[in-house]
Amino acid sequence: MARVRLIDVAELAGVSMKTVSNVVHDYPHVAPALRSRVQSAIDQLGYRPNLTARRLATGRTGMVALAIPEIDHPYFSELSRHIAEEATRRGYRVLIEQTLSDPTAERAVLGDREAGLVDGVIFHPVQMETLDIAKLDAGTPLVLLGEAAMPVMTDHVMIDNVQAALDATRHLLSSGRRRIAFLAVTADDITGSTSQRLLGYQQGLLEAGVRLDPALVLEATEFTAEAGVRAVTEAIVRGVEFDGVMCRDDRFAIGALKALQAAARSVPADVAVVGWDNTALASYTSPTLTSVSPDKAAIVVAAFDLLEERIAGYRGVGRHVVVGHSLVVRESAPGH
Amino acid sequence: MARVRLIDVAELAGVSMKTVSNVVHDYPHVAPALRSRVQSAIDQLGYRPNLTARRLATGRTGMVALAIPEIDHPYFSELSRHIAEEATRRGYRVLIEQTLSDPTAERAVLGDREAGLVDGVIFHPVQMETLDIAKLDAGTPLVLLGEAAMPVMTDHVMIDNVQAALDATRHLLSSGRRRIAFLAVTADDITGSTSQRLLGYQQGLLEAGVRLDPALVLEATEFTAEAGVRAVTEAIVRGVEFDGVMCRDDRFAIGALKALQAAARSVPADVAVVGWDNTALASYTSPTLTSVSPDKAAIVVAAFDLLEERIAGYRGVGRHVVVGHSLVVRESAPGH
DNA sequence: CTTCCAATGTACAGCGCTAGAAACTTTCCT
DNA sequence: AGGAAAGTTTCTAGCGCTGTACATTGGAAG
Repeated sequence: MARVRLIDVAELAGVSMKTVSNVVHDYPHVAPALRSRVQSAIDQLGYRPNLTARRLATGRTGMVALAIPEIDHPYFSELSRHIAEEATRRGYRVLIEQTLSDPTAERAVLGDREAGLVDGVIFHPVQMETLDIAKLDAGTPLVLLGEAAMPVMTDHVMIDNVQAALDATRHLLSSGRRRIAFLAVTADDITGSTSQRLLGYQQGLLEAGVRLDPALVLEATEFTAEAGVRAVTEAIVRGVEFDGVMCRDDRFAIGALKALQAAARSVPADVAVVGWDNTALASYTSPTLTSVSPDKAAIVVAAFDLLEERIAGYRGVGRHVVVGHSLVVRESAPGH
Repeated sequence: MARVRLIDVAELAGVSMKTVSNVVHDYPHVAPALRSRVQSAIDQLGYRPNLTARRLATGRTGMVALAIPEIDHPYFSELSRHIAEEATRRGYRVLIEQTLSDPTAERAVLGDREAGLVDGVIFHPVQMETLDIAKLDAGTPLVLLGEAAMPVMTDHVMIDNVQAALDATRHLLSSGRRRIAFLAVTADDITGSTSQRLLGYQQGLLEAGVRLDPALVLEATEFTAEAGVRAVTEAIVRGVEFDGVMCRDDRFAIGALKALQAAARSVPADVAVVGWDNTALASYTSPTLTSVSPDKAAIVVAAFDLLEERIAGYRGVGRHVVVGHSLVVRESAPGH
């Protein structure tokens, strides 16, 4: 069966296309009798407006692209859920663009790929830097997430990573920990998130009068739980002593828990562990994980607010919105 | 700046729109000199084809919708990743449709929502039943995932749940377990997955000559780790004895591990635990989780194969493809 | 020196819908 | 009753691109 078009309905109902369109759009000035006649023609034919055609005519697509490195990373999948729900609430659909942290894919997000396809893009870059983005930004409304890049003209939503790391470090210090490891820095991490978290960690130690020990800043090969296990295990083998671990994300924290368990160190009695992102994983572990919790719902709302202003025509300089965070205290690093 | 259109490029290059279009599409019969002249006009103007317009003209959207209950459920987020990668490989983009297991949202997926928007839909229903889907299917190519529904005319990809549950049960039996609990049935579960897994479990016990004990089929209020904790804890409190737990998904298995740990039962020494889905969670727990592993990559490939045949015009009866599964053995239920 | 054909380029009619202007009706007021 | 205002419906020009039908050209073949 061929698709039913507006004009088919119009012919059946004996009216013009515009009148059918008015009925479809609930335009107020349609006589009740006509309205019901048109409506029954719509029902009879099973008419569904062709959204692509509507888009071409209106110029609005009703879609936003969400470009993230990995859809199955717990943080991003939870963020995606918020995005999907907020998008539905605001009448958008979500196109997923998985970059896998690949520079080419990231560039493509901003380049030709979204031409006329979406009304806006929410993008969490990993590899692209500020200048790259500024150069490629093609005019499609864009909101950046995370800390990797912040071009002057582009809107941006983030949490205060330094402050959050400071909060977490103070929490560990306040429970009496003094030898706190940082898990972990990686060689190719240019995102800036890690260095900000490291900064907050160092700041916390300094303000408590604790000497910084480079041996406590662990190195990992990649962002996985397994790499976290290896980093902590090696530190233990090397004889590094520590009574707390501040992790840059929950998966590292899970690695830390595993490594400590394997080394027969008790958590939190011997070593306290703090994660980051407060993903569902944090409540799945035993002991459950104390974790820095970025306000994901607020991130998403702020991102959509900025995006919709851009879509509505705002052309000014980039706004940089900092949303809240908290520390969710669980078993791995209880209060003192 | 207004968008650059095909006709703008054509005017600058002094050729027809169609010639520009031919250059854009790498149509072979364009003279090299002309081609480079057009190309430089494209570059000079920064022309990007408007995909919406192309869609309207060609009738193909290059998009598929993925309709799943929860994007942040580990199984679905891992599945989504496979979908996103396979879609990229085949030249599609993915529109995410989160149903939250809501019947209205599920109905909307098949009804008006995707009209002309996507070339096909990959849908994992939870609430909709066979007849519902058959009634609403509007002609957009559709592939169903999971066990909830299988209308005669609709393509469908699944694993052999009964066999997989049988495999898992045999594994537990072969390591000497005889009192194996099933975690869990829920009141409102109409998906059929659970009952098939339960069937395989029972079949495994019967063929080993183990008497079925209804007390071992636990009940949970919902599909969460917490509900799993409660179900297992209550069983222990009721004095139900068991030395194995066969879980319908990994999150229940995590609940089981937590409940057993709280009750000072050792895993796997006292109780062996098998999960289902083999999500990343299975390697995050301690002990790590033995888990039934549906071949997610194969599911996705099969789904796209079927979908593309439908897109290409196949109109026959539904094909029902069963893809492989395996049991990934880890610490929670080691081999004998 | 025609004839034919392949290679190359152009013209233009849609794809299905929207939205503003124009046309026609009815209602209301004086 | 006359006319303006308000309400209702039609007409139609696009939105930007594609694909078909057709025009043109330069050789190769007969």
